[in-house]
Amino acid sequence: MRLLKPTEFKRAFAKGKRLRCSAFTVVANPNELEHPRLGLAISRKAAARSVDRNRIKRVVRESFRRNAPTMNPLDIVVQATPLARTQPNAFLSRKLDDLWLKIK
RNA sequence: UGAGUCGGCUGGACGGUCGCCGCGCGCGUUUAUGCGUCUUGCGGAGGAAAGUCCGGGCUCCAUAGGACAGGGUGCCAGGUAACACCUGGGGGGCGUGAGCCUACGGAAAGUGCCACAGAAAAUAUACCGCCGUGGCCUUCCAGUUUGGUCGUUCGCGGUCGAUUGUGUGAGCUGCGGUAAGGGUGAAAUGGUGCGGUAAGAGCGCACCGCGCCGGCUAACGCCGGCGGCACGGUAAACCCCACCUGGAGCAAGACCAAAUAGGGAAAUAUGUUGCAUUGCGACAAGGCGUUGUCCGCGUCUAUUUCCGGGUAGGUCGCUACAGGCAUAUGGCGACAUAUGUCGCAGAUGAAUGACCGUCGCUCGGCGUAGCCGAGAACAGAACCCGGCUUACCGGCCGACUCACACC
RNA sequence: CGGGGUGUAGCUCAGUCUGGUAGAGCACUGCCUUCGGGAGGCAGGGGUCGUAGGUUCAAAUCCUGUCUCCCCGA
Repeated sequence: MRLLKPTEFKRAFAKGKRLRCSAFTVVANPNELEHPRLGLAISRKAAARSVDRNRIKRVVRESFRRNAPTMNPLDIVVQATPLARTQPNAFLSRKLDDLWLKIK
């Protein structure tokens, strides 16, 4: 379910397709498994405080968990932009739902 | 009632649905470690988890011991594993007070610095002033006068000069005395009073301050004796003195270990032949380098097995403790001791969450014992503890101070 | 986890070690020069020295706390 190793991240960044919105950048790359996998790349530049980084990660994981059963087997890496730090959870969830639709 | 000081506690509560991480039980699988998972039980961020400013545990490296350098600490005593922390006491400063702050050793070991102003800035000196004395010039006073002039009662008088002075005042100047006073500065060589003197001065005396010696004292300080005073500030300037101090950090460190490349060791290879085929034994043999030849040595190919280092990756370290709570005892206190009781996160591209409902808190509005809307801080463990510092919406409790009013 | 640096005028930087006057270039304002502009010349204005304390007679400078930004090693 999760991307864990540096090599997996490198492969996704090298070959994946990118989608953007105001709060997130998503990289998607097909994998050879039965299910999609999620990788989180929330940088210190986007959110300086660890509280904010943890909050964004939780929102992304929760949204991925709800949408994963309907998705194709892809390796997906989510990056956050500085805007994400200032927005409430509901706003971030809507943005993510839009992105999942675009990926399909 | 108002204003304030100090200390402590707390950091929303309950329920439902869907999830995440760890541990345990069960089940399946596996020789086992382990892996998977329907179900089920338990636990799952902080007072600062933060900053990383100190101290310690732990691990590895270094190390006979000592000294120097470097770094740190700096009133005294105690607490502690240790500390730059804490407690108690003292000195200094602030506040009416409760209280608060305090880098608080040494300036006669030495070196450096003290702008501007000021006479002089650390060596003592003397600008103005004050006093004594000599000279020059001059005022007033006193005297002398045979001078000029006016008046006259002819005795003399007034006035202007000249001249004399152990008389007197002012000015200029030389020499000497003085450090009281003035002025400059952040800082000027003890303070006040009386005596004293030509004027002054610890020159003398009283009190205060200061220094030295001795005794008591933890520091602070107290007591006694002696000394006219010898000592500007700065050590968060260099420095001196006393005490402390090896370095690195859990990415420490230990273990398992794929693929690829490379390192080391051994065996085998081709031909002929013997024994009873697989197999074992014997003999012979290649290229290159080492000047020609021979011997010897080195090197060149492939396969298999083994060994060691070790990358990716994984496991351990990893949470039980200088541990929390309660009671008792000792201590002014920090704290210590004893007994009982509790088990309290362990992730690693990194869990601790999302949504809904009810109640509580704060603010605003409607309007009133309710309804509606909004808000709820600082902030997220990464080996673990003890402190310090910094950030923070509010709430609760206790002790104390000041002002006003009433009894 | 460990280590280093930076903050001064609107901008880019000196000055800090060794305490006493805050300075340079560009930019800005006025005047001269030119038919006008630019360039040039002359004159001028402008700075809580990141912040809070302390040491000192005196602090941008020395000391301590704190904040921002940047960089390096494992």
